[in-house]
Amino acid sequence: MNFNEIEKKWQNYWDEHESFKAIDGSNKEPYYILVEFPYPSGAGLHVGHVRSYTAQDALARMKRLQGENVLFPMGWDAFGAPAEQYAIKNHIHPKEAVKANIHTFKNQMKTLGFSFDWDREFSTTDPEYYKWTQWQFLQFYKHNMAYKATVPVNWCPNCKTVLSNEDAAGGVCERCGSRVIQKNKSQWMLRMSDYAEDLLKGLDDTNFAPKVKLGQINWIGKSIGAEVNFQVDGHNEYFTVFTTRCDTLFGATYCVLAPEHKLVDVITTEEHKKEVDAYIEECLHKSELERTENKEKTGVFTGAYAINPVNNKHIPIYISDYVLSSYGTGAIMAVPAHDSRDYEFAKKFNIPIIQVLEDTKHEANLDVEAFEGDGIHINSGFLDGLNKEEGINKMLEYLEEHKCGKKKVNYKMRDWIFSRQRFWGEPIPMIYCKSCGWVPMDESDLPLLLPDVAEYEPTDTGESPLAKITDWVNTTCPKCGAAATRETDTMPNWAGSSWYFLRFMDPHNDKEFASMKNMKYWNKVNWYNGGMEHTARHLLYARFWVQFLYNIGLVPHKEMIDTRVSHGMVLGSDNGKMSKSKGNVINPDDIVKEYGADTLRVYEMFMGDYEQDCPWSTDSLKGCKRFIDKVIRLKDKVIEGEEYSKDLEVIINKSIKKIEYDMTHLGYNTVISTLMILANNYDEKEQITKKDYQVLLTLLNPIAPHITEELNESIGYKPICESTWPSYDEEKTIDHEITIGVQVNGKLRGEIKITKDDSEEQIKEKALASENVKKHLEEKEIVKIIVIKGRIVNIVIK
RNA sequence: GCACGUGUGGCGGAAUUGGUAGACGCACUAGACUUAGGAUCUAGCGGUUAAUUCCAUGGGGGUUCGAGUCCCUUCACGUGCACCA
Repeated sequence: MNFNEIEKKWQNYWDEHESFKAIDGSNKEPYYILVEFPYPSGAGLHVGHVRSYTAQDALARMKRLQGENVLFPMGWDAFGAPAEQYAIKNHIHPKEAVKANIHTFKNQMKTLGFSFDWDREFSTTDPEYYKWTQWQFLQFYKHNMAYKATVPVNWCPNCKTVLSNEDAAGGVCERCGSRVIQKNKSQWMLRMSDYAEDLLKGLDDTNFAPKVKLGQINWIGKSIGAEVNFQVDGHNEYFTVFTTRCDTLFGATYCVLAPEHKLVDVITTEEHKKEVDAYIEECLHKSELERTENKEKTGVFTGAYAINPVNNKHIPIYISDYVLSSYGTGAIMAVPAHDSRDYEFAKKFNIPIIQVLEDTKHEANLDVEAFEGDGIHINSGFLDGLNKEEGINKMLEYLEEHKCGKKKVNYKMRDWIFSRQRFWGEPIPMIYCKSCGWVPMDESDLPLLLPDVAEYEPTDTGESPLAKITDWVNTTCPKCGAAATRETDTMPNWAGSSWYFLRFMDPHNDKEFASMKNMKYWNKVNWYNGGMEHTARHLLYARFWVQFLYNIGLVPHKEMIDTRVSHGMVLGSDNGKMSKSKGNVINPDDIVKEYGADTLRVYEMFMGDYEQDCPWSTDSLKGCKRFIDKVIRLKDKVIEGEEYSKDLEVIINKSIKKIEYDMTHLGYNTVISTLMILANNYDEKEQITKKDYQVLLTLLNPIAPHITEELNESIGYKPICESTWPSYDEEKTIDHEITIGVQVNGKLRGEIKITKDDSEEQIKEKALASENVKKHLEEKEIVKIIVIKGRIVNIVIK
């Protein structure tokens, strides 16, 4: 039997019969399974893709057999740096490179037999798609959710390009290894921080795995605290600090402003000016890396003093880069006795340290380190004797009463920097007019196409390559008709992937990004699978995007993704990440050619815990080939019969139940072991009925769809994909007779056979009669006998 | 540093609510059938012992009739965020 031929045959059958078409508005129950659509990179499909796609494919196939209307789509996330770099390197237009890569990916997916509904395929780079990404950007703009601001970005001086934070991890350019520098650039921003609280609350309406929710929560980074205003001595000025411990205000012995703080210039005294300016200059020249890698605190005194609002003490104001301008208010009150960073700084600059929390457990010695634990307030005036919570509440009352502070919630999450100085992204549909300022394009003029020229390499100026294409840049103002220029930055790669799952619900719509009718029918993404690396940012961006669309009435739910699961990576057989340089890459095409798609699929499901990383093993793969061969061989035992064999009835019913459960609980590896056990049971028999065989084939079909269809056809049944999933009878999942263990004082001393009708008394009798158990009971007093039905007997003796 | 995750045979990994630890598979050993086997079958396979004897789920302690599973503590590895006030 030639598996490659069989696979081709069934793949053609499914194509011709549109076996996996999802029907909008069907009476069947809708079920939407989504896998993260890939970057069609030049390297082709990775065995890691095969793992997650097979898992979701199996779920989709099972759900279809169970009578549900399954939406299981596939598309391409083809904008972004990798595609652009590939194009630059190979000197072809990214559009062409993407086209070729998509072709490769799609063919590979076809040979693996994934049951995608290919009618819904699109790429984020299709004008018909990015038209709507642009349209949605305009909605953000029109609802005052998009604005232009000058912010620091990561800039690689060698590659002459802006890098994302991910590409610039550790302050080093991922591609060339150069030091990344900070550059101020004018950028489009989305007001994502306005949604911080809603993004947090919305998690309650999802079924994300706890660790996924936690990732979202951490990223949003909510902290509840207070703002406190400090008057500057001798100035009619004050500054505000953010603190989570306003109750320690009596212990504040100095304040720190970030070097970028706008008050620095105003309050710095003449004799400190030189020093302060020098320090600020120094900070500006430091890269992000240098600013964080050197943990030794630096800073300078401004010469000015702040007035502590609770005791009117005058405390010095410093500037230091350990205070971040981007978090809170860019200014802090420092309580060196109870904060290790402030402690370090105070020690270095000889600033007094006042203890305001009692360290009853003597956890810290203030001569050496700060005490960061909890304690009762001391040296704190009206807070003395109170605990943390009482102290905070009392202090908040005081601050509000005296109008010098208030309760305040802060979030780490910032607004979304939405501009990229790249060619290969969605053009931002904004036009700059000298007299009207920024003007949005008319929606009717969308899509704003990327120009069709081959000038896509980075410029020396830090502008997008689009800036060089004057024909494209020069336009007229939609408002006044005067000469104007287009925005030349493009959108980040996260844009297109923030709403693609909505488009799959209505992919050919040319009137709207997706109709409300279709979105209401499909309801939500029931099951979304992706890599752990995307569970923080991509998911957050997508949720933000959806919540915004919901708020302007364009999608039916505030959360459009219900369950989110993530898979582990497939590692090389050396347990390291697969990479060309290590030579440990496995190409799925080679495996398909040599062992068949079904074997690869079975192996990838069987290889290990789905959520855990797992090394590749060709030996184990061969074991899966043997399993499939065994299933083929079982055909020789098949005799006529439309009933299950009596003695296989229980194992069959049990298997159906377990497989159904495991398939929906990420237990793919145990689905396979259940099937292996079932096949082994069949193998022990001389003969099995057609019905026995068919149920095995049907249960295995979602994971190994080709060979099971072929075998099923060969015994005269209609295709599995047109048939139904078997049901089980709960009654018949219980064995009549089972063997259980007998313990004496918790140690296993024997085994007994019991039937399901045995009473507790009968079980006790059998346990006491067991030979080895009797030996251990000699001359001992039985205290009690614990019988756990169907599990174990434990005899407690003295 | 903080947060989270993971530690079970030679290997990948099983073990609904605490209930026979090591399912299933790989690798390995011995044998059978074969011209041959990288096919198939049969038996074995955590360590230990005279012994269903004792020891074993990273280490130590605890709760329980009973702990891989719950609690405390400690170590190792992995991931994320990293001066977030």
